[in-house]
Amino acid sequence: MGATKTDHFTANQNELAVLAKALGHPARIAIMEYLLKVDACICGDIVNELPLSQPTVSQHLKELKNAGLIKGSIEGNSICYCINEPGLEKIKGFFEHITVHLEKKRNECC
Amino acid sequence: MGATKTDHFTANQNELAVLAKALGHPARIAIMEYLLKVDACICGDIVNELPLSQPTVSQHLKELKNAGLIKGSIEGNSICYCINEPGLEKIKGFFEHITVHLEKKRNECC
DNA sequence: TAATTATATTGCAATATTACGATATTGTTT
DNA sequence: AAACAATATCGTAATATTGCAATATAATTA
Repeated sequence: MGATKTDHFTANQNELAVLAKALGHPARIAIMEYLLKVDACICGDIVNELPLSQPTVSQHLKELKNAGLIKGSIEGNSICYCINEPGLEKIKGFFEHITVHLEKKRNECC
Repeated sequence: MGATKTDHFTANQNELAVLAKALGHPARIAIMEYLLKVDACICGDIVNELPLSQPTVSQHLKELKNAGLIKGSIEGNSICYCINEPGLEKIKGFFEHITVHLEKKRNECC
């Protein structure tokens, strides 16, 4: 054992988990915040913004990209990363869904 | 190496990462969805809803509780779990923050 | 084309997560 | 009190993640 039993859950549950997991590291939260702070998408200098080595940052970027939270396009010598909205919408929808349900049920509970 | 370098990030970034990480497993997404689906908070039977053993479910519940996403109160023989709104608000706020920023910048980017 | 710059990949050690059987704990019933 | 029910904890094996030095790749400039 040790591996997540993804085949026992729905595709939607697995998708949401992948998105949430990708954000489950402070460096990756920091990357998202940085991409948001600078004007539009930015090429390079993410490494300089983080207290981690270049290979480590590259790995975190790859994970965010695999999860569908950012996208990167080659821009000459460097790569232009920016937030990928569809991925973001998906996970945002989950929280909105929860909030709507909770509002309906307010005060029925502990 | 191998441990996350939490001390190099802000408290806010670490908090958000902890919340997201807690949701980064399909079983824990399923637990949240189940708590939402049933009327208010429910005692017991979460184990029967999931394709995992009782100790494993108990462990996932503990992680959600530690992250502040659910709370549990002893209700006689069993335990009554329900969603903890403050934890949820925190992470929901992060996505709203991102969305607002993105709307301002629409079309400036790739 | 050689040096430079930007980013990715490989390989590996340290640590964390996932899952569950066995067992403990705690409240309830008989 | 003994048996039962619900949940938690312990111990441990399998697997995944984190981080970085070293190295590779690819575009740019001198």
